[in-house]
Amino acid sequence: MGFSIATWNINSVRLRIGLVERLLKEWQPDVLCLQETKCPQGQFPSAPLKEIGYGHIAEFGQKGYHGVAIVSKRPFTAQTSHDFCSKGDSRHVSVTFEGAKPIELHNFYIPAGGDEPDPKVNEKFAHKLQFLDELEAWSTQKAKAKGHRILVGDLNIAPLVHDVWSHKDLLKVVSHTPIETDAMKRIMAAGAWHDVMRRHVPEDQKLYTWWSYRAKDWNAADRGRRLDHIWTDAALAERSGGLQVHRDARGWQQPSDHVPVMARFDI
DNA sequence: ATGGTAGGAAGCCTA
Repeated sequence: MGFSIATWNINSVRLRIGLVERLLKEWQPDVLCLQETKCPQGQFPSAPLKEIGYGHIAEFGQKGYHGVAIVSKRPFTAQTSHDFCSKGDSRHVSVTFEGAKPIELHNFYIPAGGDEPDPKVNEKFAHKLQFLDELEAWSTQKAKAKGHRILVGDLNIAPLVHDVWSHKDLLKVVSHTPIETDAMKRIMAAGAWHDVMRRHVPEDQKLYTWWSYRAKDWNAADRGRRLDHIWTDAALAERSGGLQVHRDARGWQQPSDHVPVMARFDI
């Protein structure tokens, strides 16, 4: 049986619900995970998505900032959220797809971390590092669990040399500093997660999911970063049959600065 | 080296 999952930082789901519909019609993923919905809990625009076959929606939003949601053709159970850093932020939501082999799905929006990569002077960067520490401990526990698991989302870190347009120029830029990329390496070393995107695109090839709004011509400059990720347990990673990064979506009318990413699995 | 754009909320914060 096929199972496809997409992830997209939508940067306001109410403003861009038309783009969400367009993506769902075009790609028909079984599941779409959204981040930065910027939509208070209870105000998620579910109706147009239910009309096109996505009848199961887990929303976890708050006013103004952050916000995550899972939009699915398939039913799920056990919606939960873990409050990393105990701030009450809407940055994680999880559901389980039941079946012969249940699949636990986690959708994350990790703090961006501000501009200054120094936790002593920038509390937003300190928050990001604490979030990563807690994610490492949580992942260590996950690694002991049996069964399939998937983690997707805007992790706001581009870990590898070719996950950014210039490794040298971005070493001091939040999202690609050694302190962050080392933290992500520790999370991966916990053993729960495998990088599905890089199973399909070799590490010596550029791979981006985000281009700044501030560029004059994002496509010509092509100064992108891979901030969005799809991770799974080892067995599911072995069964991943395809990857798509929807670069064209960055050029849609009134776009998000992130593009959708989708992986397919044979389960 | 700097400032550039975008969204939400409400007259500034975050990305």
